[in-house]
Amino acid sequence: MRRTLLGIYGKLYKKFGPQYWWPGDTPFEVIVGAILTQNTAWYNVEKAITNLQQKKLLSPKALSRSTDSKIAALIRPSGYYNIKTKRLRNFLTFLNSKFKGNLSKLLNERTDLLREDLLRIKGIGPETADSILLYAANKPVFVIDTYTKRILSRHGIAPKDAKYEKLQNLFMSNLTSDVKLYNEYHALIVKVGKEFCKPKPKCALCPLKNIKRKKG
DNA sequence: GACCAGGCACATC
DNA sequence: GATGTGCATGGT
Repeated sequence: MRRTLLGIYGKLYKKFGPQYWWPGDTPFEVIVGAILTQNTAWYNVEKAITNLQQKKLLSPKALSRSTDSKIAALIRPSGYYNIKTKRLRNFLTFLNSKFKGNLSKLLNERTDLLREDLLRIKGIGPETADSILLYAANKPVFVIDTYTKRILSRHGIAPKDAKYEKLQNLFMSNLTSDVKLYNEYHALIVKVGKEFCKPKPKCALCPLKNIKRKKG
C-alpha cells in the first residue's frame, strides 16, 4: 500500500508540480477559507474572502465585532451564507472564550487536543478541522475530501463508502508523518480531482489512469 | 437549464 | 449505523 500511495503522489507531482497551498496569507484567512469552502467551489470563496479583506475584517478581533447580517452579506458569493455566518461565529465564540481571542495559542495546542477542540465547534467537521490543523497550524494530519474518496474507490484502493477516519488512517499509517508531504499530497489530489476525477470522469489523459491496487 | 463544487448538522428509520 | 435532506451562489 505504501508503494501505491507513494506512486500516486509521484505521478501527481510529476504532472502538476508544487501547488503552494493553502491559498491564503494568514492562519486566520486559512480558517475562514476552510469554513467557506465547504461544498463550494474555491473561486466563489475567493470573492467572499476579498469582500472581507476590503472591509478589513480578516482578523479574529475585527470579525468578532462585526454583525451577522454584515458578514452574511459579504460572504454571500460563497453560498450557504447564513449557515456559514453562524459557523464563523461559532469558531470566534470558541476562540474568544477559551483563548481570549489569541489564535496562536489555539493553534499551538497539542495536535490531538486541538482536533478535539475544533470538532466540538458546531459547523466544523473532520475535513474542516483537519484542513485547519494541516494548513493553519502546520500539524502533520492528512486531509480527506470528496476527491480523495472518489479517487481511492475508482482505483480499487478503498471501498466507496469507507469512513473518513479509515481513509485518513490509510494515508497516515503508510506515509511518514510529514507536514510538507501531507500538504502537497492533498493539494495535488484536489488538482487532479478538479481536472479529471469529477462525477463524470475524464480518464483518458489522467496521470493516474494506470494506477491499480498492488499487494504489499 | 442541469450539473457541480476542497461539508456539515439534523431528522428519520 | 445507514440514508436522506436543507443549506445557496456562480461557473461550465
